[in-house]
Amino acid sequence: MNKKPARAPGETRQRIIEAALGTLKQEGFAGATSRAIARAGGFNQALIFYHFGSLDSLLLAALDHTSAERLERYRKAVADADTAEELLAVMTSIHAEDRDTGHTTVVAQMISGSVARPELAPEMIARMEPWIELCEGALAKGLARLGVPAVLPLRELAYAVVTFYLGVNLLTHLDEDDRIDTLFARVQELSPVLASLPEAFGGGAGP
Amino acid sequence: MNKKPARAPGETRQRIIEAALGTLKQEGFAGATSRAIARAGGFNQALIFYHFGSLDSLLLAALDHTSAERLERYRKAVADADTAEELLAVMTSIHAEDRDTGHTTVVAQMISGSVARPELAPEMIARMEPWIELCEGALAKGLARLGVPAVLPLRELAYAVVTFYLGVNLLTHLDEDDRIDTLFARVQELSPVLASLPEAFGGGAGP
Amino acid sequence: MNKKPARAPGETRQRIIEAALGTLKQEGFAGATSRAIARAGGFNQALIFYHFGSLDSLLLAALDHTSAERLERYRKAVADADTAEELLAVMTSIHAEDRDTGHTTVVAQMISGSVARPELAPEMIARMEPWIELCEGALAKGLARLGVPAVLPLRELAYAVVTFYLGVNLLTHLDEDDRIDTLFARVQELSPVLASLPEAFGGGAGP
Amino acid sequence: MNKKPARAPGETRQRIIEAALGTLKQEGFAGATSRAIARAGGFNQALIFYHFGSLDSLLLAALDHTSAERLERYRKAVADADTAEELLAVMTSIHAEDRDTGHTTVVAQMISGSVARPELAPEMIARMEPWIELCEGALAKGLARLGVPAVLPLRELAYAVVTFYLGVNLLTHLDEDDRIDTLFARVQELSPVLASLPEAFGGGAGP
DNA sequence: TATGAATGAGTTTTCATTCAT
DNA sequence: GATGAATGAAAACTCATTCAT
Repeated sequence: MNKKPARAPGETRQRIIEAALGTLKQEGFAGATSRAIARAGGFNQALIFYHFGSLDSLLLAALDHTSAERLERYRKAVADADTAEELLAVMTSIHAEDRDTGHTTVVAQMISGSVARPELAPEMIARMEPWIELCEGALAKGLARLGVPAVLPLRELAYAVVTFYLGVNLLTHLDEDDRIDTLFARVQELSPVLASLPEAFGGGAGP
Repeated sequence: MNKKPARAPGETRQRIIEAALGTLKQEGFAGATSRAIARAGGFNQALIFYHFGSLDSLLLAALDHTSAERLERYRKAVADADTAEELLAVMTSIHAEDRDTGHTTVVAQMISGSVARPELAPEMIARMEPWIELCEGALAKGLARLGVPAVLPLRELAYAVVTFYLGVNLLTHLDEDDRIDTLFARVQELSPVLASLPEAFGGGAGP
Repeated sequence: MNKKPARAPGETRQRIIEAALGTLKQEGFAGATSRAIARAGGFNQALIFYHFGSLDSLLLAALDHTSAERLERYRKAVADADTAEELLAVMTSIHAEDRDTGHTTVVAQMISGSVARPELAPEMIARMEPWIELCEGALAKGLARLGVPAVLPLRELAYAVVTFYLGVNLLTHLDEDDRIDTLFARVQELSPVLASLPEAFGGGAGP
Repeated sequence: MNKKPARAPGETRQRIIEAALGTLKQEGFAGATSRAIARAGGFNQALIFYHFGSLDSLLLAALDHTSAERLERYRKAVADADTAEELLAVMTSIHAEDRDTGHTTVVAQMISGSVARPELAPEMIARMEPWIELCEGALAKGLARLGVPAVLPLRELAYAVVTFYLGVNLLTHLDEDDRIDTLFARVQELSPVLASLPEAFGGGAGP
């Protein structure tokens, strides 16, 4: 005689996480209140605390949820790409998708929100690490393919790339003229130049 | 019943703006409430509304305040720098200062806050413009000095630089290992390389 | 952290409505603030918004609450009264009660408050309608009993009566000398005159 | 070297009173705050307290201002009207004007506001008196003209008329269909009937 | 699991009023 | 006379969170 027709275990958690992500995307960190999330998902506010203990925990869980998914795809893309050109192409398309799904906004909002909620800061730092590593790997592979001697400080370069990526995320919602899209397009136009670089470095590299 | 015995005109406005900036830096956008700002500045909450009409207006006024000051200094630096190397050096030091004074955090917080408060979005877009222009000018000057042919899409490049800068600002408060500082340092190390570029381009530019 | 150990469902809503009515009576529309109501009822301010969403909604709900009850009784009185005299007598006594319970003040305050809060105006207009109808019916019945030919504009007459009634309500709280009571008493004294009217009209009416 | 070009004495008082009346009409009692009035009149809030000491005093002064003017005109109309018909006609037209200028709203708002602000109650009672007296005089004159024997309780009748008038005022702003206008028109249509009454009473009255 | 009810402290903003100039 | 600045209290409403059921 229960009204709600019994849910699969974990299903509710999932619903809550998705509502949290949706709210984070549309209302930002400051607008991602427990009420707003519950309203977005059509469930009771108290469920958030029952399942996650606190708003912060839910927010982190939601971030982890998208991030895990995205990270996996980026990793695969890096592994599959054979040339620097391909790498660039795949990255561009994944980013476009991330932007459209709002993933980018979620990341930027959580990071900026960690100023207001210092408890989140260490969590965010930890969550950045795998991305930096992924990026470092991609850079190593891409530069090797291009025949660039392995003398560059890859780790720092990776950090710079992630930093730029966060800037992109932060601007996404302001980006009326799709200037960031243009940016990516421009970089892709350079692909032929990149492709010709190995010669410039006087000899093939790669396996 | 004003206890405080008369102030110089504009002084209170200034006090409020400074309190707003301080709060924005330390508590972030979500923490920059009228109460928090009044507490930080040691004045009555109602003063914010008396002088600025709304929290949003105050926040924008505060942003304008720092930005005007910073923009001026960056402009001067760009104008004064004779070589690309110098330009880089000055930029690095100004950024270090901005980071220390918290200006960078203010900018990033206001932009990310504009997701939660959409009315702010157009204001932020407008406020980015002079920075993009400044950057475009600096790039034009720097690249000319380096003898790079003027074929690059400067405007887009400038947008990319500003984007990166925002990423930097966003990360500032998380940057436990001063990795961003390291980044800047590394770029500066490249100065000699840059200096040698004009030759590479086969012909002198600059004086 | 609810200290109060669970209440019957709807009970709290009821408590809030009663507190709202009490405050409306004693403090008027301008004094019926959420705080004042909460104080009067001894409950948390936030409960008002939890149960009714907004102050206006609560105020309307409160008005509906009294009105429904009163309307029912007036209707019954009209239906039960056999002569114009009886009708008058019953109306007088119900009004006396309404005045003592403060219902009259509530109505007048809500109507006058709808100047300051224009959103309330259409609600008030809608809520007047059943009263006008009731009044029209009573007039039709009463005049028929008196043998008055059915040529009078009953609808307009009903509106006039309701208007007068609102004037009465508005003055209730100022009515130091019970002049309105005297008014009703005087009208009742005229009953014998009314009773003799049918003859004046030259013949019986009614079945 | 004062910016404001020196005003005639009393002029400012007048401006404030007019602003208060305007606000009372459009925003109602609850909306007639010192800020709203100052905004409406384009002067400094503090002026209200300088000239009137308190909001309440200003509101009463404003009420007195319109009332004095209106009372004078009604008195004149009563004095000038020779027949009951004329009296009715003049009353109708003055009321139409009062409604259009908003005077009626001011009166109703002040009375209903005196629930929230009990200090105003005795003031309002006192201010009703001359109207009741005027009404009593008009009734005496009108009924005499009609040849009605002077046995009716005129004072009470006058109170009833004023009460009805307040109901009218209260409803003015809700009166979408101009039903009150229709009411007045209907009463005027009855004039010929009234004119024939003296005969009915079997003997001449009047001059 | 889930929820409706409840709460104290918070939010932005406005209140009437005062006072030095 | 007039004003800009200031203030404590209060306005409506929302916050994250808790708890009995």
